[in-house]
Amino acid sequence: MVKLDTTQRTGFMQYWLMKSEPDAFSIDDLQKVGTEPWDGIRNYQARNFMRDDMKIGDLVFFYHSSCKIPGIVGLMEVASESYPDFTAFDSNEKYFDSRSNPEKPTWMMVDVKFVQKLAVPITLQSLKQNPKLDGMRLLQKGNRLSIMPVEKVHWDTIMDMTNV
DNA sequence: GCCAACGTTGGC
DNA sequence: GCCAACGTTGGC
Repeated sequence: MVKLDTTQRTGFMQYWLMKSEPDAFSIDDLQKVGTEPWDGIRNYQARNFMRDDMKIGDLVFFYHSSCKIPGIVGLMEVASESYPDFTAFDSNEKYFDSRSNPEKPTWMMVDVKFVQKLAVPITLQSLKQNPKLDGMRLLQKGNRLSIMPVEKVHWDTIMDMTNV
């Protein structure tokens, strides 16, 4: 695999991590479709990150959670401004929320675009074992946020771990 | 399947 | 506004 040099990107950008259960939506699913709305977020903190802070071009770690080997499995980028999560409006949808409506949407989302699948996933276990990642939000006890910012120093450390 | 940790709800 | 009860997340 050719290592992606994310330091070559220009302009101000932020780094993120987004979790998904691979049974529901995996890095392979994203690779197939290319771009996908990140729907179903029903947590205010996570929504606020998408609504207020994400910018097109921001880079994102794709993290597989609640599975056999949790960890970072790929890279993607933010591909849209935030817009209403329409799955909240449909009573047939799993993440229907009667409080949200098109006139006054409660829940927002962004589109994400596939960038790269890692040849070897970076497991949660290996993240925990890297002392340079002490203090990373993902690794903090009790953290359940499914969308969170990643500090540049942590991003760079993890990108270095993708060297095979 | 278990359970710790957290966010949300709703009675008061 | 407090806080107990409940539901969910997510590692193990």
